[in-house]
Amino acid sequence: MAKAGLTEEAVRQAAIAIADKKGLNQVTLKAIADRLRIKTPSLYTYVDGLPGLNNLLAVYGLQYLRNELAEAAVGLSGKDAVHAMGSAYIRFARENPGLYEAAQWVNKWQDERTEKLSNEIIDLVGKVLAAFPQAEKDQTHLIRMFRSICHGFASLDRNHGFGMPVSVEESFFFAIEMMLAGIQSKYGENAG
Amino acid sequence: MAKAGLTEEAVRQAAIAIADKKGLNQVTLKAIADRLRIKTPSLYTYVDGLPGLNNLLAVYGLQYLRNELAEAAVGLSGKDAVHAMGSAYIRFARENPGLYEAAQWVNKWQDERTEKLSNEIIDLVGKVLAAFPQAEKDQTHLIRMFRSICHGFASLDRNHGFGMPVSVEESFFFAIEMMLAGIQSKYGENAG
DNA sequence: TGACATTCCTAATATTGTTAGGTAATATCC
DNA sequence: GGATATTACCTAACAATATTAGGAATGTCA
Repeated sequence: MAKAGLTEEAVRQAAIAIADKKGLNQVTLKAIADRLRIKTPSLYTYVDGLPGLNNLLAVYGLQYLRNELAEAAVGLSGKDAVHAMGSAYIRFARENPGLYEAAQWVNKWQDERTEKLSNEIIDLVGKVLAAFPQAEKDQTHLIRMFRSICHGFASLDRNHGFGMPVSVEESFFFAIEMMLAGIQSKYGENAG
Repeated sequence: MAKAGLTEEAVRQAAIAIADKKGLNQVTLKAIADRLRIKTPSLYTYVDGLPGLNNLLAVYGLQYLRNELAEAAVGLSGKDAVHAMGSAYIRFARENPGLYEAAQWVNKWQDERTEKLSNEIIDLVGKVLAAFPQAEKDQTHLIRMFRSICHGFASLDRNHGFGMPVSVEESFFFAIEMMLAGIQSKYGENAG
């Protein structure tokens, strides 16, 4: 019996490929094993069962998302940075649907890593929004608003919730613009 | 063997109870059957397997949500109507977590009924937002923005995505306020 | 009472996840 | 280079759930 020479990385990639193509609920140990040409129990060498696999995907997805968001805002500030980060978020969810779905399950597989990554993402968002004037008590509100818009668009888009023949990217840009315009009208025009 | 005298309604309610208490992925035919004191195969009298059950929940959830949204806006207009509808949305998702989750699966169990209900909800949202001045081309953008905020807040809230000790209701109110302020700053102050 | 439909059941099968333990290939140590 | 330990993968077996087939008990109505 020749050895396949697998790694946790290979298992993860197989899982992601299935998740992106057929949805996260189609990611079964059987499907992964078939794809890797091994038997199901062999996967337990690399992954702690199905829960462990899901946790793996959640952590990887959050890392990936955090890196994309951080990269998107490099060298930008004000409105540009906010738009760039938002666009990166939507793009990530669209290009990695399975991974994005897995990353949403953080609550279910909560451990230190996912909590830490979530906080890092919130910090990133907080930084690009800090350029706008705001009452201190509104800072959390604003971060939550931005995250909700991003996640809401990504989620509805992924679930085919947008039926009208209008560009989702344009709608998203509009939403960010309205959000920033609202802030500026509340706190003054010399912002961003 | 005494007959239980069940109905589709009873099966649905059992499924909802489990979904709300333990999450939608815990809604198995086995769990429902146990709760109703019958055997699993007996459920096939009322429901077309697990896919049929999920479809049932999605339809029921959308109907429920549509009714709540319609009721919330009765007798109100302008900003009040928008806030009321948004609050009703968040409240629905919080008080009926399992049903809300099921309603999000519309895409997976898409049939005429779910499509019709989705459109009805979008129409309701469109009506309360129509009171605000806007370019015709921005109407879809605005409806999408509102839906994304509602769904984003509801979803992150449900997944324990909001860790800060700040009221989610206040954050949501803030978000709607900023959205409306953004519109008004773009299209004029004599709105709402 | 007897034909019939309905409701619920048992029995059987398929799929998936999981554990236990074995075998063969590979790496390590003298 | 050979003994030994580790590793990678396997088969076997079992549990849980979904589903289908078909049977028995219950209720309805002429």
